[in-house]
Amino acid sequence: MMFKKVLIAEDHESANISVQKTLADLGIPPADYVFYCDDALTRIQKALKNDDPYDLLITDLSFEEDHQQQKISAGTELIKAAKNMQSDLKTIVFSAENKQVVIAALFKELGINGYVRKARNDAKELKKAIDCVYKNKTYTSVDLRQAIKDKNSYELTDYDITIISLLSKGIIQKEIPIYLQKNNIKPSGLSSVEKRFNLMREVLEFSNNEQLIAYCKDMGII
Amino acid sequence: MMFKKVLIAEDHESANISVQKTLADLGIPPADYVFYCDDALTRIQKALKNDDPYDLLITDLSFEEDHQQQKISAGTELIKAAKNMQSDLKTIVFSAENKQVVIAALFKELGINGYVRKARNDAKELKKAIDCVYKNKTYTSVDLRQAIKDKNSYELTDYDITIISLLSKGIIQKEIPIYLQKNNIKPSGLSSVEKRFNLMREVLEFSNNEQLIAYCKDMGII
DNA sequence: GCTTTCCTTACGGGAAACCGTAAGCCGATA
DNA sequence: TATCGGCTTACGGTTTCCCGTAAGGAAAGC
Repeated sequence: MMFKKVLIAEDHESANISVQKTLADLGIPPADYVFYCDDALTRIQKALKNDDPYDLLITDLSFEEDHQQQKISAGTELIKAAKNMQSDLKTIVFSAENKQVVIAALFKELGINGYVRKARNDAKELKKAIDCVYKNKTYTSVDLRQAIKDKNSYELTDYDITIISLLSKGIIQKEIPIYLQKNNIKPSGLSSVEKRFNLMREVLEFSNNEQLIAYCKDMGII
Repeated sequence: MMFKKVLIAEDHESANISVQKTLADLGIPPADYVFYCDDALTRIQKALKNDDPYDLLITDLSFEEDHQQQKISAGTELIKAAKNMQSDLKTIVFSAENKQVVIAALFKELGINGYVRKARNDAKELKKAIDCVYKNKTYTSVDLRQAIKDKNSYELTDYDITIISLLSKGIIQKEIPIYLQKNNIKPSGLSSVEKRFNLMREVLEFSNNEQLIAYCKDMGII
């Protein structure tokens, strides 16, 4: 009738507690919970060995580093490793991440089944998400759905992101060609770089590169 | 023996739930909880009127805006207003903020009694904090790290942040003086603006303004 | 009163960025 | 092969930015 064996990976104790409670509210048996990605992966592996695999993984994205050395320190890596181990594992990400690009990538590149943002009604959202995912649908929090739709924006190419990154790291524009040539990225001419920035500013209706950098930071592009 | 009447102000439902549970673990009667600052203030006022004031306020710092128009939209303002209404109200802040300067200001300027950062052992920390505050001591979670913070001992002034903001919004440098004059911000001369940017780049060892913008975005300054 | 000092601003030369034009390169097609 | 079209680059002129210098201007001190 519902998920039976759930694993929670979340470093914040308080968040971990409330996810446990949310699962309990749904009548799901007490879930296993861990505070480190490495532990999560170990659990998944053990469960597979014992022929009693997890039905669902609920994980955060950012895990804070502390004295405990960990191999895996990010939710994305955990998901990747977990799916690699058990490809049919359902996954819901429960995170404060708010950047559409990043979240879209989770669905597209990692094949997650649901995303719930830590926000006002996150507990209710999480319940809905679990329900949806159980029914083999994907779920995205309501406050994000619109944002993704709104994103009719111009799509930056890898090349664009590369040169924007260089600029944001302090490489001045006229020296960008040097770095492009070193990495065999073409076009590498200064003129091409200039034109590319010009096009980006024009399309996004920005008046300077600083605004472009700010935009990319907000969108999680860089 | 312990706090009797506690109010929780926290917009994230999940965080709210876990604070409630933490209080329950301590044998504190079910606390009132609200998701908006305005509601919190109303509750405090009503409790005072009924001669049954709150013993403790546990509040977040950042509250997300939504469709509901609110007068108070930040934890700091809530605390200020609450203390103004009931000066002996004990206050514990429960937030993800980890900039020491900001937290120090909470103790110094708002007279809060405890600070617990949303982090790995936050539920345990919160229990300790409640215990400490009940015994009329103040509490700060040991956890506060300032790894990146310490490196930039140089603090950006309000003026700095203003002109950086303008730049990131697409105002080109030579037009910044116009905006400064309109808002009666001095110095407003282009030369002063230039010098200020120059100083910031020098101190932070940046080579262009794009890098400065990226830095400020990462730090949450803008 | 008059310095002294600090802050602000104006100015100017040089560097970088901006932007249009035109030339060069290369693959595709007839 | 020759021609075309698209992409890349080189080259200038203009604007903006960068940065040192020096001139104003206000407050503090003698």
